Formats: sequence, C-alpha cells, structure tokens
Amino acid sequence: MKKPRLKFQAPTGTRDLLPEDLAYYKKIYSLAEEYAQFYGFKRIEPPILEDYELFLKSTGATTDIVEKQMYILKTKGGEILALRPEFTPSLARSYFENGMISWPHPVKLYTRGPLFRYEKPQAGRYRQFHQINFEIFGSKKPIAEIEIIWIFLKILEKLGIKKIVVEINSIGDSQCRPYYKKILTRYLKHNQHLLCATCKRRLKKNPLRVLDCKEIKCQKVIKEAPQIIDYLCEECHDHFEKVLEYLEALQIPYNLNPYLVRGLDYYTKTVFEIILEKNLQKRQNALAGGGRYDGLLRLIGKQDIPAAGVAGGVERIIEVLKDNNISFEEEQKREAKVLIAQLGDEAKIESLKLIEEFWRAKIPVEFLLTKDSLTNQLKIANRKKIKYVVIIGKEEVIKKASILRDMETGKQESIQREKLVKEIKKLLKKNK
RNA sequence: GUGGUCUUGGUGUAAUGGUAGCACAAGGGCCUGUGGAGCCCUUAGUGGCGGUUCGAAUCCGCUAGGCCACCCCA
Repeated sequence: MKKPRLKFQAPTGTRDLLPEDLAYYKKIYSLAEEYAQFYGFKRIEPPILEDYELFLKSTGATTDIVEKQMYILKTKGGEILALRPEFTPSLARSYFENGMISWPHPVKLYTRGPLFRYEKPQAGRYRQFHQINFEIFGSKKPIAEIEIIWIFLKILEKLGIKKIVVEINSIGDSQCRPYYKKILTRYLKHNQHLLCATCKRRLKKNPLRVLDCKEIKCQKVIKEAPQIIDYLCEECHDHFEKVLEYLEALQIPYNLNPYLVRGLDYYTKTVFEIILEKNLQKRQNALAGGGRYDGLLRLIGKQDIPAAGVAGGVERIIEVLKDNNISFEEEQKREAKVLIAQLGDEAKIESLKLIEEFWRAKIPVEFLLTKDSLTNQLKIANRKKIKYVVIIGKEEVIKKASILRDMETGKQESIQREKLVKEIKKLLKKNK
C-alpha cells in the first residue's frame, strides 16, 4: 500500500472513512446503541475538546496518554485544551456539570465517537480512532463491572467474534494500594540493578507500571515480586472474589492476570481487558478495556461517586471482523430499481419534481441529471442492472406523460405522469 | 520516541542506467429520443528534495507518507 503524493493528504494516523468502511462503523454503532438502549444506558455526546487539565488530573500526569500522547492546543483566548484521548473524564465531568447527580442512580451512560492519541500508527492503531463507551456511575457493587463486561461480550458475540477472553485483575483501592505500593517499591528497589531504564524511572513515578513491563530482565524480577492480590484489604478482596464468582456463574472465559495494571491512574479494584484468545500471550491489541474507578469522580466534582466503565476500540473490532471475513456490505447495497432518464432542460426540471415524488413514496431512484444523451443514460442503467427506466423528454413534459421501460424485456409503455409512481410501486411489489 | 520495510496514472502492474508501456476504471464519441457488443478519442503516473552520471523510475543520501514491530494501549 502507498499513498498518493498529493499536496494535501490526511495527517499521519488519520484517514478518510469511505463508504465501505462506514458500513462496519454503522453496524457496530447500531448494535451498541441497541444494547445501550435495552440495558438503560443513555446516550450522551461530550465535546471533542476538553480542558487539558481535566485529563491531567484524572487520567493522570504520569500516564503515557497524558505524558506523550495528547494533542494539546492553545486557543486565541489563552485556554489550553486537549483533543480527548479517552471518554471517561469527559463523561465524569458531564455528570457533574449537568446535574446527573440528582438523576436516579445508577446513572448509566453510553457514548461513542472519535478520540485522539499522538502515537506511531500501526496495526489496529490510529491517531484518530473511535470507541464505544459504557459507564455506570453511582454503584460500588461488583455486578456493575459484570454488567458492562457482559454487554460488551454480547455485542462482540452478535458481531460474530468468537474466542474472547477477559483478562482481569484487582489493583486495590486507597486503603490497600498505598501499602502494597510500599512493599512493591521496597522489593523493586532491592532489585533495581536488574531493571530496565524505563522501569527505573517508573519505579519513582508509578511503580505499579513496572509490573506491565515486558522486558525479559524485568520479567524475572516481576515474577518474584509480591502480588497485589495478596495484599488487598478485606473490602477489595471480597469485591474481587464476587466479580470472579459472577464470571464463573455466567461462564465467561477469563484469565486472572496479577500483572494487569493498566495505563490509567484512576482505576481502583477491578481492571480488565477484553482480548482475543490468540492475542492473550502477547496481550496485544485489546478489543476493549475498562474497570472500576471509585476515586475518579472525586477528582473532578465534589462528591465521591463510585463508577465503572468499559471502552471498546471500533477499529480493533473491525480488524477482527475483516480477519474473519465478516462483512456487512450487502446490507449497505440497497440499489435502486428505477432510473429516471431525461432529455432536455424541461425534462431535467420535471425529473427533480419526479424524484421528490419517489422520495415521498420511499422508492429509491437513480438519476443522471448531468448527462444529456439518452444512450448514455440507458447504458448506465444497464450496467447498474436497474430494471425500470422512466424516460421523460420534451414531448412527455408537454403531454404530462412518461415512458416506462422494462430493461429486461425491452417493452415500454406510456404512462400518465400522475399515475407513474403508483404504477411503479405496484410493479415493484409484484416483483418481490 | 527506536527499528524494519515499502512508494510508477484512480486501481493493478511493466520497464534493472538509455523512447515511462499495458490492462482495468473514468469521461466523451461513432449513435442530439432508446441499453447490453464493437471501434475510436480523451483524462491521468515515477511521493518530495538533493547527489552520482553524458543519461536515473532504476544507484546513493535526506525527507514525507504507508505498512509492520518495540514501547504502550482501544
């Protein structure tokens, strides 16, 4: 693959979504929306731009996303804004700003749309990408996590994606994590000389992230490291146990991965990724990720509101669909069975009026107002395999008539203009 | 951020240092009011910059972009 060397082209990592691409998006969005509605998630649409600090405070200053992946811009007025790199902070902000705190709880929100992260593009990764996102605000019950995982798995299932695993872990909360952090840090410091350079840095800023490292030398250290699950406080422990129980009961395939910590700061207790079985080993290209973030809303608003959410990557899902030769093109291809051919200016004007009549009758029509020769119009009708052609010329305009030609039989008849649409409707019905 | 690899009309390709060619697509015509075939015409290309050379799509360097991997993640 290459790109045309035009003067202008889409910026790195962005692209035009063409009709065939959009067929996939449409399918995924409509399915997600159906689920959202059925499960009581209200759709909202936050702005693409947000205050830069929103992400700094919530996503976390030491995360990769904030540290190096955000598109940041300064407005004429001097505000510093960011193109949203994820949805959750926006939704949390919106929750407070729009007084959802007085809605019946839990408040369940669904959203979707483009997100932006400045990264090197590669398989299943773009700088502008799309997610579908489900959030539950106001419940600390473990079933909340299960509900969003369940919904997501069902959506994938309905799309025809199989062999999916939920990678899951608990990373504790403000009670137990600080303690674990201390223990882990002590352990890592002891073995600091064995760690890679990045991890030495992580050790100072965000020691949990060391567990995520895939460097072989770090892996050795990590293997022997104390695991968070052994240090969970009673509350977190019970919570996680319940989550796992639910997963078992629902027969959801999962993999308890004690090293899963995820790149965002705000998570508490449950964290998970939904991933293809075959990508499990390398933990590559998660289809979705999420977890619980009981501390996040406090950072944005004034109250402590427990919450959980999941975000799925639309491009990632499409990638899998394509790998499995699942396509939705057919649904998109609803070609017209009628073409209006015209001759002369009067007929062009008449055609527009006629097209509108077809629109009202909900009959899809093709037309070629920019063509002058009837030969060409018929040629195109033929190539597009359109069965009926309506021909309107000067004469027909004057006589308030029209010619209806059956392209398969070659027969044609003159029909009064006002009866035309009705007549075609009848014919189409018969043909079904 | 690091590394690999690729880039010729709209698409698919040919030309291995010496005339940038072919096929398809697109537009038009033969045939101003009747299609499917055929024939003809037109549009349109070596990503960009520089170097080597009498001469560069071809060799070299840089750059941009695509794809991929690492990192990280959706």
